[in-house]
Amino acid sequence: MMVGDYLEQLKQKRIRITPQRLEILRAIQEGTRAAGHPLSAEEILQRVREHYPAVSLDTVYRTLATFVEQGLVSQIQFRGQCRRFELVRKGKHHHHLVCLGCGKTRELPFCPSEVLKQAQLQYPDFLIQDHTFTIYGFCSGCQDGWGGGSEDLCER
Amino acid sequence: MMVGDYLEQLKQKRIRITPQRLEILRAIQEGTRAAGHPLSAEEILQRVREHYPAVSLDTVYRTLATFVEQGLVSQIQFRGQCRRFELVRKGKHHHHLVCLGCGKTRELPFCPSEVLKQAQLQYPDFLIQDHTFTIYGFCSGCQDGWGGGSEDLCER
DNA sequence: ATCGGTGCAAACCATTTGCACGTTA
DNA sequence: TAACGTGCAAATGGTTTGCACCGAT
Repeated sequence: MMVGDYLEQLKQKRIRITPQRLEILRAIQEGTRAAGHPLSAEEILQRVREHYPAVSLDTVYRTLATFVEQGLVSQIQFRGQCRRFELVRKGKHHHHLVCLGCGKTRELPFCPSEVLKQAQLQYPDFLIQDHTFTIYGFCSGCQDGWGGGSEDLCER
Repeated sequence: MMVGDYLEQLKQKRIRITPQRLEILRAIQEGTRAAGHPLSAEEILQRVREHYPAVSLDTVYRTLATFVEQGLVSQIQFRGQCRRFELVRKGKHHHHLVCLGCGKTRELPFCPSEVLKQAQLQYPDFLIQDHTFTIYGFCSGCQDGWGGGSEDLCER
């Protein structure tokens, strides 16, 4: 689960390795942990710039697009917020529980597989590719009278 | 399930009734049927203008915001696309199956309630408010070599 | 050396907002 | 007539793109 693993994948997929891309991988990895939720492009940029100030937001977006395409990174969009990105860990497909107060997320390791089966039964001709499932609510810190303080999720 | 029902709700909720709002309700109702998927603000505008050309997109957005707030309309955002809106039918909570080819949707009348229960067990302190569930894939018409032809979902 | 990646600046597009005027209750 | 809703125009904000240069392979 280190950047090295992803580096390997890049090599295998003939994606050029640049310092920017390495920093972006690192930023997502470390940042996701620190922030408690998948990161926005802007958040990733901040973290990248701590080590490599000259990187531009365009590069972050372009790199993320590449990584998503290649399956290294997954993107999600909670409600009206901006997109957020996290590293794909092989075999660790998961969903999210999102706090509407502070924006932190928790991972749900289980899938609505029953419902997927039912859907397939009801629409047998439909070729299922993918699905999303997200639960919204308030974490313990955000339940009492605006206690949690809502952090701006697509920063500013 | 006529516009009249929603009109009643508007009255009860002390929301002013204007010709624009009536047209917007009608547009969503008729348009959703015709299009086969929830409508974008722009699509709603087109339909409203067929009967009432002077309406502006701002009004559509503002009205939708009000309707969503009041629970007459629900909004969803499939993947990166723009928001889409549909009328709320009381007691008819549902999810969607979205075709990645043509953008048409089908309703899934069942909920991933098992997973909701599991989530509550795993995070007992989390106050669940809401959830989303969406399945993506290809409908029968869109499975063979790009047969379906992808309609642009947030028009242009 | 070649092809792809990058920074910059400008474009894009869905959505929101300030303001003055018109309408509903 | 007092809110409230509306149209217009301009702003916003996340994201994308064209172009010329630069760096990885």
